[in-house]
Parts: sequence; structure tokens; C-alpha cells
Amino acid sequence: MRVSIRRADTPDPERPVYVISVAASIVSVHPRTLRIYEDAGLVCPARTPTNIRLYSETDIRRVLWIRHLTQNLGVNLAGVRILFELEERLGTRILERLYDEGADAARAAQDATAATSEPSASTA
Amino acid sequence: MRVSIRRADTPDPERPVYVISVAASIVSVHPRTLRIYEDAGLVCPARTPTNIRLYSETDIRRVLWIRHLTQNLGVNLAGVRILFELEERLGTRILERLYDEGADAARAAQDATAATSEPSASTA
DNA sequence: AGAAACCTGCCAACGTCATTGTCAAGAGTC
DNA sequence: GACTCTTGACAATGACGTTGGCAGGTTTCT
Repeated sequence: MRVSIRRADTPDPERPVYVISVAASIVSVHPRTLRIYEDAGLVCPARTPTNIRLYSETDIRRVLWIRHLTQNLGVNLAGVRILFELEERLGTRILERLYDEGADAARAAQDATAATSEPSASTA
Repeated sequence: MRVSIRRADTPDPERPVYVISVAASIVSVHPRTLRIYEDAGLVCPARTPTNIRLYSETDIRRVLWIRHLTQNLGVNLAGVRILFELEERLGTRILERLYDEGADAARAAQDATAATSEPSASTA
């Protein structure tokens, strides 16, 4: 019957599942960095009733965007905040355009390195 | 009939008029800074046939945006470049929204008085 | 012609930021 | 009970933004 607690059968990207150490290893950053992002208002992971951070897939995706913007495009956290707020205000997926743009630049730059496992354009 | 060389009777904001020292004093920065902005691809002042930079009103406006974004909002030059490219891609005046946003933040920060005529659509 | 301002390129200083890292004391989880 | 989480502080490293100077050369104005 399997009426047990539902696990991966509900692929809700909003569901908070990853504790900070797991989230940090997923996105390959120090847990400290994730806390800094949160202090900067760039990610808002859920909390357990006992105050433990839990990151959802959406949170992870968001962090990957921050990494892409800061590491690949050189934008600082203030710029990331502006872009996020802008996207929210415009209700548009401007980040995807940015990613395409970055991809264009990167491709034009060296063209090598296929296998782009970066934040995929979910496209809704 | 005054068919002489036309001066201020053509208020074309695109016309290159200010040499770098004048432009720098207008926007209150070091000439060095303007050259850095140009190296970063953020402004492209015209040049005389003998290679002297000439800034138009539009260029000045653009530099003032850079100053606003960097000094008031803390965005770095990479972020400014992204925002400029984004605005160009979208064909929208997103910078003005940013300015309103910054004005809102500043007003809300120091002008703690109520009387808010707008129900800022946060809450999500 | 001569002074002043422009050009490019380099270097340097100062403050700030981004990231990682650690240590502490306390609380939650397995 | 051992491990991981919480916040808060402190520090080191590397990079960036801005101003500033200096070199040697060209353009502009008087």
C-alpha cells in the first residue's frame, strides 16, 4: 500500500529539504557564504520550528544564480540584489537573458568546454 | 541674418561638446575615473579627428547613472555593465525604476513618517 | 613659440568587498 | 553522546573602485 510518509514522489521545488551543509556542498561553497547571502537578503531559506535552515530546490537554483553572476560575470552582491529586485518588479525572466548573454560571451571567448551544467533555464 | 556657426541653438543631447576635464568637473569625478569607465565599456565618448574625447549630454547622463549605481546602490562596474546591456536588450527604462526604487528606499529609510500613498506590493 | 590640456600606459595607495576559515557557547538531531 | 546546527566575532586573502602621480608624446590655444 505504501501510505508512508511521502518522499521523492512529490518533486515540489519549493519544499525545504537541504540543511545548510548539504546545500553548501551542492553549490560548492562554504556554509559561511550561504549565511552571508542570507544576511544580504539574497536567499531566504525556510527554517524548521527549531530554527534550522532548510534550502529548497528553488533556493539552490537561486544560489547558483548568485554564483554565476558573481563568479562568471563579476557582479557583486549589491548588483545581484538589484537584478533580483528588478526581475521581481518586471515579472520577467531577465536572468535567463543574462545567462544567454554570458553564454554568448563565453562561447565567443573560447568556445570550448561543453557540458554546461549551470542553472538551467527552467522556462516554466 | 546670423548664418554664422550654430551654437546653443541646437540643443542636441548627442552632440559631443565636453572635453574630459569639463565632463569630469560636471559629474564631480577624476578624469581618470572617466577613462576607466570608458575602458570598461560603460561610456563611449566621441573623439575629435585628433583623438580627443568629447562627451555629449547623453554621455554625461550615462556617467551620472554609473555614479548613482556605484555610489548610492553599491553596484560595481560589472553590475553596471549588466544593467546597461539589459536595458538595451529589453528596450525598457529599467534604470528609472531602479532610481525610483532607490529613492523609495532612501525615503523609507530616513523619512520615517507614515503617509504612504502607495501600498507597496511586497507581501508576495 | 610656449603654456596648458589632451593622449596612453604604468604604478601605487586607500578603503571596501567576497570568500573562506576558525573559535566560542548554546541548542537541536540521530 | 557525538555530530551538526545556530549566532556573533575576528582574520586572511585576493580583487575592485577611486584617486593620484609620472612618463613621453600630441593637440590646442594664445
